[in-house]
Amino acid sequence: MTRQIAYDPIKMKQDIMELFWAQGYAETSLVEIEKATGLNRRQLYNSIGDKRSMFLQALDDFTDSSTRLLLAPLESEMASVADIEELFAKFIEMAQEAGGSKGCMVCSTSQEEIAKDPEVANRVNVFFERIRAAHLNAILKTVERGEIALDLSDIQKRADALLGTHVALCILSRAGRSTTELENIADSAMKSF
Amino acid sequence: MTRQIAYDPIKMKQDIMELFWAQGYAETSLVEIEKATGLNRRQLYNSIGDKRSMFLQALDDFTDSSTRLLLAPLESEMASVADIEELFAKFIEMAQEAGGSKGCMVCSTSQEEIAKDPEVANRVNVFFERIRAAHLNAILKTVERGEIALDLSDIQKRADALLGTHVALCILSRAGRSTTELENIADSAMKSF
DNA sequence: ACCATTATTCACCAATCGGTGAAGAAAGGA
DNA sequence: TCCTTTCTTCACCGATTGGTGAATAATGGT
Repeated sequence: MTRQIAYDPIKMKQDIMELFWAQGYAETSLVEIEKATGLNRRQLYNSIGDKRSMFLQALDDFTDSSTRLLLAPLESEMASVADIEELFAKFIEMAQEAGGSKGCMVCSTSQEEIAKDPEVANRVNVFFERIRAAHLNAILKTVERGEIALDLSDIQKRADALLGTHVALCILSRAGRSTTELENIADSAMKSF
Repeated sequence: MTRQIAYDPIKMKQDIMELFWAQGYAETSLVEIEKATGLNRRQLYNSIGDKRSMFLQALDDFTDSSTRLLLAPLESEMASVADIEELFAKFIEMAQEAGGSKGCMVCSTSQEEIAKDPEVANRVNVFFERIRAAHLNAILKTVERGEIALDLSDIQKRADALLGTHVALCILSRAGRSTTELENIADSAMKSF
């Protein structure tokens, strides 16, 4: 009845996400998005909307895939502090890959002007909160199994501290700092368990 | 013999630094710099050079004043781990001020595209190294006075960890996270001393 | 074969970007 | 007073920015 789109919208969104992740909102132009996706801006506009809408979508795609690929173990019922250690190890492993790490899209976005946009700010804070909650869950489940002993106040404080470590690893890996430095930061955070 | 400039070059540089600090390199236009300084781009260009030169100058001005105002106690011969605690307390205090914290210009710059510029990358890494060295010095001096006992390997690892805490506080304060969260991150880092 | 609907293509827009040429204005020694 | 030097002012440049109007092309039910 009607003409159908000739491209894969999932691939399109992923291409956009990875470009925004690599370059940030302000430093990514529509021309670059056109090149990365192979689509022209009219197609992009009809499909998602303006640049800001593309970025909001990219943020959602990032948090989804990042949660699925990295944070999920910490959110599980079987989570333990060992999962936190493994997460940090993955960060360090990824930082060693060719081209270096792009860090965390949410962490770098939080430092940009666009972070003042209410809908962006909301997504950033929700994801930070989710990271904190994931670490808290991993500690809590470990405590509940009797593997370590901590009261709730301690658990909450440690979850905040682990969010700090999490963010530091993301920022410093994108900044291209050395592997040993990242390792020492991660090790220090895990030492108290 | 020749006409003299009618403005204060120190105020000009400070205005530029604060604007770049607040908005980053890519998101600051010459028009905004003109407004912030009260000078037109021709004056700016004749005095400092192009936008990139202005930014390099701003980075130097930031690291200078930031070192003088915040890092100096940790670099002194009388430095101790208490100075680290006080530095973190200052970060948290500044985050509570009206308008929130702008964080650290070097930390946020490290996530920008301009950080790939060799001269920018060099300044960023030198400052990260200086932060690390300052924390290391504070621990080392405390150990040398016999107040705590740590071997050199431990001292280095802890210096890396404190750089991580330092960066996390800068990033998360700019991101507008809660005071208690920042406090928990700082407290956790100091707990091991 | 026709038609309504939606996708694609292409050209175009005003606004802003960083940067510059050149004329005019101050300064102070000669 | 003149003259050389440097600063200031103003207008301007081509390139790029995000976004859009409108013609054209495909789709599949009727």
